[in-house]
Amino acid sequence: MSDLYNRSVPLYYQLENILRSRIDSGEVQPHHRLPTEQELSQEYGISRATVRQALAALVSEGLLYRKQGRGTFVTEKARQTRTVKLTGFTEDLFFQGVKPEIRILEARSVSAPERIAGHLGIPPGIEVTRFKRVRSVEGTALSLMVNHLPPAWGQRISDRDLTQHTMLWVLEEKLRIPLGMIRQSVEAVKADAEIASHLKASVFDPILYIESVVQTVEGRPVEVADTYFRADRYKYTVELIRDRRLAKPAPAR
Amino acid sequence: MSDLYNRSVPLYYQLENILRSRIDSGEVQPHHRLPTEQELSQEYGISRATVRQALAALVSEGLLYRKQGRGTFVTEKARQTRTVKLTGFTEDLFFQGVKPEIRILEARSVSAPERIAGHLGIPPGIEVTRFKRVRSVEGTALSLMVNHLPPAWGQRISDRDLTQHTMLWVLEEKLRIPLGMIRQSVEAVKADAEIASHLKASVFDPILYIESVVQTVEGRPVEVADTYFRADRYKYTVELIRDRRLAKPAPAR
DNA sequence: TAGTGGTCTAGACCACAAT
DNA sequence: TTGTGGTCTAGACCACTAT
Repeated sequence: MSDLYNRSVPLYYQLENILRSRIDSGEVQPHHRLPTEQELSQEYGISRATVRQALAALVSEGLLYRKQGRGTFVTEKARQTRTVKLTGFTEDLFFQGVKPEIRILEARSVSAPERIAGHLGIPPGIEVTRFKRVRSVEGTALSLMVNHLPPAWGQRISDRDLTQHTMLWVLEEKLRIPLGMIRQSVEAVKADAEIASHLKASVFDPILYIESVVQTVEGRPVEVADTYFRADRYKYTVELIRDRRLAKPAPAR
Repeated sequence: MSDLYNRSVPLYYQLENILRSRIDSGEVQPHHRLPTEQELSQEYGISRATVRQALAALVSEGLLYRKQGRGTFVTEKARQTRTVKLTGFTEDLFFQGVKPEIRILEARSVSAPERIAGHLGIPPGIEVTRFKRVRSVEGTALSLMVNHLPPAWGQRISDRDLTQHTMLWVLEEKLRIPLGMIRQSVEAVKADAEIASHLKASVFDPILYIESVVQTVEGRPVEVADTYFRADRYKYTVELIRDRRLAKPAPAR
């Protein structure tokens, strides 16, 4: 019927986007059945394997679920808030319609503390580049960010980069580093004097502390980011999607 | 060469496990190249499409990365700590070799507070089942857990279930509910009197608070879990894996 | 029994990287 | 030029669900 034409974009990806927008627009409601694989295959003039590739991506995003013998359905969640995944923290805010202002407190070379060196896979004491920034929204301080990265990369980053963009944007788009996994650990801590002063909080106020280790696709550490959030103005959210894989080999329950 | 035989388990899944164990055992080191798709296809007597399905799963797990024209490689991360994904929080601890003791403080029906009702998609004031538990490790209180779920399910859960298993285990294995997405939000809060007394902490001590909304594959809310961790004894970790998808349609930068 | 998704095959051509 | 992964096709058979 309505074939996919743009051959510079993979067919499965075009279909993904079509189905995504059908879902976003509400044309297909939660719990409603999608056309079958065969129908989609015929409607768009592509093979069933290609249809399956598109559907698999949407399932792993949590937009669709499938039942063998029944069909493919839209998740209830599909129309709710869509969380952003693995983008800069700042994007979370952008998506809420606020524009954070970023002020740079420090950008210099320091000798790597043990924890940083450990994460970066370098000997302690080696020089690394450290950035300290404060992010504010509507004039109120929200978070203190401390980034450590190897000087080879750190020296190629300008102050302007870091007031205009997130560190993740700079790493990917300016330095062209293909990023892979980010490991984050989240803790509740008490504000110390430095954090309290930067965030205009009181000492001993609860602070949400996030340590992020950013890696390349190859798994090589690129950066360690320590972020301190005022607990009253930020919460960290994640969506975890279950791996619905059958056929476990040896159930060690 | 060495064919895959067990036809009750999908071929791609068997290959996944073989490759996983090759990586775990250190037989294939980080950054080393894996056999090509064609070689794997011949070695195990399966088609290239099936090989690709297995490799794709390992890539999405962060164990492998692929470069067009170069090959498939093992991630550095592959040999590091493997984080558990989307299991009960208790599993995190089990994997660290500790056995938590769980004590039930309360298991009864209450009228749903607004926040809970909102998450569960029911009118406020409706009866829901509430469980309160304290989890301790080696005699020291670690966390306070408060679970709310619709009575239809809550009443089928015994005290014994909840001292022996995680709530997620009970939902999946006992109640046989296929779980899909879990949305968690993490905050730093101050301990109030109740939390402080249960966790043997001081009022105003920092507490890591996690609100989890558990859903079925269909996206229907099943449970809201509020967990309060002593900040000095727990941190929350996640691994986010970048969607390495090219061919963005309209870059709205 | 008919219809759905789940698995699998044996090809083909392309884009990219190394030589 | 060769070899790699990326995309795509046109089938086949199976497992599960509904009727």
